[in-house]
Amino acid sequence: MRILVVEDEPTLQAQLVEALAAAGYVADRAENGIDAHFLGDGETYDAVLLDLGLPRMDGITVLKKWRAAGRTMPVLILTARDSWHEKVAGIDAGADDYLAKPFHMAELLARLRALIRRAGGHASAEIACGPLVLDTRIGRVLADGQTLALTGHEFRVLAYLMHHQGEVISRSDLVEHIYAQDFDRDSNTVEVFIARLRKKLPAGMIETVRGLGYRLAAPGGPT
Amino acid sequence: MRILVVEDEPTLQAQLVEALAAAGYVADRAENGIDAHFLGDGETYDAVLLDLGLPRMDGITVLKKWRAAGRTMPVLILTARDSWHEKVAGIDAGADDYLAKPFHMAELLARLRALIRRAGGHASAEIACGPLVLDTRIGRVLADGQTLALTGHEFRVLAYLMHHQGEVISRSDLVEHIYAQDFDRDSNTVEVFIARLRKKLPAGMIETVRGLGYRLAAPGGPT
DNA sequence: CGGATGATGACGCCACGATGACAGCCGACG
DNA sequence: CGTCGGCTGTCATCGTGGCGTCATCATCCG
Repeated sequence: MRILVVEDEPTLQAQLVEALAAAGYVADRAENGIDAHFLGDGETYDAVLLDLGLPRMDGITVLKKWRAAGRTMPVLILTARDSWHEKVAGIDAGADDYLAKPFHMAELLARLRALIRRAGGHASAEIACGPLVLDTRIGRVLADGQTLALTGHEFRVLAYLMHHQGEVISRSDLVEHIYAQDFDRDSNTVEVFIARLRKKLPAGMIETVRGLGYRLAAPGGPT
Repeated sequence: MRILVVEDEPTLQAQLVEALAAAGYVADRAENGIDAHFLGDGETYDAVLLDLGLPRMDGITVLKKWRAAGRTMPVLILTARDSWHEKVAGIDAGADDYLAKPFHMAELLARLRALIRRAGGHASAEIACGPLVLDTRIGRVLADGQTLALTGHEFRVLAYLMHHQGEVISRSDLVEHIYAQDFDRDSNTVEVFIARLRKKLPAGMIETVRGLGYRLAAPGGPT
């Protein structure tokens, strides 16, 4: 999962990015409204953390522009305590959730998980697929009750597939959701990670759809 | 564990810091409300001892400001005997416990242990993790019933890990909770102490999570 | 049968972490 | 007041895991 963090205060930004990394996400950063708008418009994110008080372009404006351009990724707004009018404005502008500063990192992560989960149409914090269970709260995948020992990128690939199980996911989709901003797309890294995952997973879970991409499904399960 | 001591009377402050050091804690000091507020807001403490009668800013005010800013560390208020109204005000302001002067150092330490324990969600004064048992009352760690001969810093590292067993603890977390205020963070001391601890502990208890930190867990324990 | 697409084993780089050695500091003790 | 020994922080070195690349092999389809 790839997150855009829009926050002009460097300390908080660093804390956010670190916490996201610890939770298994990849994060891009923006320090001002212009950059934020550009990234959110051009790149692909699974969610956005958006501070409202930004240099160069206000957060609300950025959000409105994204929505007007048809961008639908979940947006979680961060702002100062007690500014309920900002909350109203944010929700009017198309925010999906709202968190007042100061907040606990754990709460932010919980809300973020909920947003991403809902965007994928999942109700529970645990996403299952055949023998696999992804526990989004602790960032682990269990296969038949056993924790899988996955590296960071392996986990991200698998988590993305599990969030979109049954769908065919193209290589470029995976690259966009797994790597931060600047990454050389001309390589076969995705194939390599799929291969590494297959070795660690029960056989037959990752299906190849020739010419299109991959699909995760329980063997013998829903097509 | 790192404690903030807010006390303007020099003799008592020195006694407190000394007693804390003997119990295995590291302490920062503040002599007035302004400094206290600044430290408690910017640094990371596992608990605060807060005298109420302070120069420059009243203790209650300091506490209220911390709470309003989202700081949740346990605070133990110290004040003169029989001023029950201060006790009420302190608890309203978000204090976790209250101790009237004069007090016995042993009682203060006991209450402090209880606060820190509860903040970590532990019920008992003894915290176990596999073959290890941390007795917070006497500041010792037993491995299979044998007392481990640990130096001050080794003990602090291990105690912090035991209080947060199962969680991944980053290097910066450890530094913040083990060293007093001013410490050069650009060094590999943490790695060194982890290595020294590993030599004294049963094998496999401290797990390295690459890029994130360390995790303490009983081998073969909770997945 | 041949071309294209994907799979996979092997390799090597790089950064992070582990660890042994050492030297400064400080307190204990004579 | 001097010496000794135990803690600690620093450094240099070594080991290793993660990851991207490549070459080769398998497979599918026209």
